[in-house]
Amino acid sequence: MDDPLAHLPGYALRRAANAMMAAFAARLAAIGMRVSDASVLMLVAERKNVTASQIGRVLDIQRTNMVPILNRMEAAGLIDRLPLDGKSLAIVLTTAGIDRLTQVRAIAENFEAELLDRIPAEHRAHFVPALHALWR
Amino acid sequence: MDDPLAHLPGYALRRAANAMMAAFAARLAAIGMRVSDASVLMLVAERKNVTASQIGRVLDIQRTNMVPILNRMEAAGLIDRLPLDGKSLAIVLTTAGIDRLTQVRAIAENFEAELLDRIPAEHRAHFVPALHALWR
DNA sequence: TATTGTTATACTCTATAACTATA
DNA sequence: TATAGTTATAGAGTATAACAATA
Repeated sequence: MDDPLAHLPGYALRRAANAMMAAFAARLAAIGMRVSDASVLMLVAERKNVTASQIGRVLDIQRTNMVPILNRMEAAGLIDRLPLDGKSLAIVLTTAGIDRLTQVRAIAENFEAELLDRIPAEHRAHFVPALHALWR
Repeated sequence: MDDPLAHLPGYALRRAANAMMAAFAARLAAIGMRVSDASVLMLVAERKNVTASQIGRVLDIQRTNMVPILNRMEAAGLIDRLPLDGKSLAIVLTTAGIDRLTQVRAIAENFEAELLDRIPAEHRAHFVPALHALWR
């Protein structure tokens, strides 16, 4: 049965995002990672001495929900929590974290390239600018 | 802090979809509706004697997860479940369901128009085609 | 006084397994 | 034999409230 809601931009946005997320999650699951783990890993790699609260503000994850993510990554030996002062902790990658980052980047770059490739050429350059207009 | 992942199409897709969904859910909450309720309501209006399984296949909701949605809508007096044969049930709108549909459509049409309006004119016509390429 | 990290908790959405009855 | 509807349950993401300690 065809979908009578498919023409609605918001509905199509949700369906496309859900399909994309499921596919990306499946690829990350192959190396035991979740999407949130991967985004934290990539962000920490780009920001020296970033705190959990700062990560949460950038990725739109409440700091209370950062705790289980960082606990899981610390338990996996991917990150350390180092005191910056008496209150804040710097999240830094361990050697294992840097190795894992290499894997995550390979998966992500591959995935993003394939995603863009699926968009017909005449629409491709308009995609990210349109999304940014809705979000940033 | 600026977001070093913002340039990634998949990441931007997720962030835009999340922002859009939160805004749409907030508007529907004003009339006591959830996003899934609203999409079911609009689909049922377009398809005569549709079953729960068919709704699930179109909207990508497993039939097991259709049960609480339809229970909630039935308890709210928005739908009836009428036997089609000994096995299947037709989901049909009640009078209250038709009234609620009018409200939902007003909210949805307003929301979708505002969403499109936020996209710069030169990107607008490319948006839904690009999303369809990723999903359908 | 605002912020950081944390615990506890609840709600929504989604996923799997299993069962009954009917096409 | 495949499908419809359902129950029970578990996982994952997300939300609020509250607290101690520090800037």
